[in-house]
Amino acid sequence: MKKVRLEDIANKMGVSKTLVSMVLNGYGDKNGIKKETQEKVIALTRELDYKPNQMARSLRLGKSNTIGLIVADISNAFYAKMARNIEDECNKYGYNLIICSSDEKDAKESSLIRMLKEKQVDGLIISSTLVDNSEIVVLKQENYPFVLVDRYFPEIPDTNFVIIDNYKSSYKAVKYLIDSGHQNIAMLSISPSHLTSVKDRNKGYFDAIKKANINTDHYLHCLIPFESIEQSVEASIERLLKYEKKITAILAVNQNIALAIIKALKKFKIKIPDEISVITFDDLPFFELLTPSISAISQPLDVISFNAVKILIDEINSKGSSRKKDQVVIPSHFILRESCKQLKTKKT
Amino acid sequence: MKKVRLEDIANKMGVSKTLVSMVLNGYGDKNGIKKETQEKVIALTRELDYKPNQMARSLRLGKSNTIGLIVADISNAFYAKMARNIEDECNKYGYNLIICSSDEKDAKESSLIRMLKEKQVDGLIISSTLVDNSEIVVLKQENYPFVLVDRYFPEIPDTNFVIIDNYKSSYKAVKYLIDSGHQNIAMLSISPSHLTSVKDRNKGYFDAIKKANINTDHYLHCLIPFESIEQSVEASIERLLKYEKKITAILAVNQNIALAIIKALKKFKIKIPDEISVITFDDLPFFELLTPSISAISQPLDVISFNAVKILIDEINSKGSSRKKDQVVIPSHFILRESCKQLKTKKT
DNA sequence: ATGAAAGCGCTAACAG
DNA sequence: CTGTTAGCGCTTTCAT
Repeated sequence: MKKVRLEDIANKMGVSKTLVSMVLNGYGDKNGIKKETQEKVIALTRELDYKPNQMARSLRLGKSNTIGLIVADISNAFYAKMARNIEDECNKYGYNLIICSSDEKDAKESSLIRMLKEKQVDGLIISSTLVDNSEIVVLKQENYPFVLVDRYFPEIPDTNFVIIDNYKSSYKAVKYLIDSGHQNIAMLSISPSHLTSVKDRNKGYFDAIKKANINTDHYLHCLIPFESIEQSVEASIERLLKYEKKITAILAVNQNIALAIIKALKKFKIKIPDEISVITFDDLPFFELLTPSISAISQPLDVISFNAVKILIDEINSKGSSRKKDQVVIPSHFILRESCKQLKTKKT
Repeated sequence: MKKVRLEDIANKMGVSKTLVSMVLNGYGDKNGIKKETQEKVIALTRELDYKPNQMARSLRLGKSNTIGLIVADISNAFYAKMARNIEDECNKYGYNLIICSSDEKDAKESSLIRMLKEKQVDGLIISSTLVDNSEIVVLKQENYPFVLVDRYFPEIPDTNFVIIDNYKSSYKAVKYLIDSGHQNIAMLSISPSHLTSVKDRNKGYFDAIKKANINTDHYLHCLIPFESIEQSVEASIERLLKYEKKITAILAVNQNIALAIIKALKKFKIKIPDEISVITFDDLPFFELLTPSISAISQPLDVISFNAVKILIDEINSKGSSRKKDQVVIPSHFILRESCKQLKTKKT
């Protein structure tokens, strides 16, 4: 069964490709093509099950109606959920999505950006892991439509991004713990931590404990290498348990760290929240199912996705006319669950 | 900054596009082009940061080096993990991946298949939800490269598929419960259940309890509508708790059902495994973290993905020469955890 | 009311 | 050793 082309339809009807193309693209009336002819074209199209070659179409139009999404790892629940939301948003605008995982690797991300450009995607949504931001700078110079999500580059002005307020979210969570009477609060963060999301979360933590005049020992702030989360978290927890003062609360910088923390505490038979309270960034459906359920700082992924796609499409449509960039900061949502213990009545 | 094309390189060097094309595709030596010229081409290519337009290339070659993946929902942990594995496998062969979610909807899946064909993907990996399999039949007739994963169509002979042995996995899990002394074992399955994976799992359950001559009351086999898992599972659990005999074990047909079961049991304050033992299809990292941890029938997603991609690429490469189809059934892995209670010593 | 022809950027047969 | 030319399937200007 051969692929049917525009030309096949035209030949079979004894008309030109032009006519068929016009009709199929809805320009039939505009060009004054007889209703009758139009109907015949449509009918034949159905009959032969004609499928336009979008590749040829895109080449001609200089537009692929495809956008590229780069995240650290699509199998990560956070990004999977985000990707799904972005997929749906894109579809609404008639765009398709190519999703790629960078594994938090600079080189891989760069080559993905390159690959996606070669595939002629109309725009890019990137949760960038880049230390070396030159790739992004180039995108900007080329006026290539893109929007950053989750993480951004403060040193590159005038770029679109959509993020949550990491600093404030972190600060507020720690503040909550302090108000609950916790004095020795640890944070398990991630390394390398050039990512703005991580840096801002760290800063929120430090500022909150400094402001409250409680223990600010850097011993309490652990950096977990990205490549060995499970083992490193376990080691850190072990270290924290030996600390001179009793640590009563931990903030996890993301869900992967949280998972490892829960696992380690289970292993060391430390009870949450009786001995240690836990709060994590990113909410997962199952944090609610754990016993005890885990308090979380939830990112409204639907809102993030909605904005990211909207901005990108806008950028694509105004290509050339150097549009004013959008920088959206979305508030997160603190969900208090059973994993937080009140050491004293919360002050009002 | 204009996009640089093959022609720009050629003009700037005073040679033809052909020559440049040959060199860049590694046919320089074959066509006896001077080393010197070749080097100059490469150098200029770098200098101008030339990025080949893959769209044009694909159109010309009739090959996009892209494959399409259709799953029910990419935000579902099972499919997210699978997609990631498939992505990696594809990359190894130099292919890119377009991932789409069908939401278990016939119409959406059909239109996704159509869309991906229009985009000229070289092949398709589908976890199909179709009741009406005609779309697949057409693919087969057209000799379009595709492989089914997770679910297949027994009524369509000679198609590639990669699945786990659902029947045996289900049978064995239930058998384990029976051997542990359970007499009233419920199963929460999903509806509509035309999917082979679900049908086979159901059959394994029924055959196991029939064979053991224990309670085979169909009341114990609940069908949960796909659209309202959480509420329906809760209702089913409530119903099961009122059953004349005491139900001591539940098999969940997939992870979503399992999550809902755990949530419902938590709500009704039923202790796992003291009052009810639980086993689920599909393993999630966090099943291990729950207290108690949940026994699971784990699908080796890496093996599934590896096979699916390998077969598909093979199919693509032997296009035309109607290749013998692969039908791979992979054994699953039963992981016993704390959620299963021994009511009596297991017989040997 | 409809068609001819050019061209999007690339590759490959064929010519020199 | 290198260039000319045709063409992948589509859209669009310009004719008629």
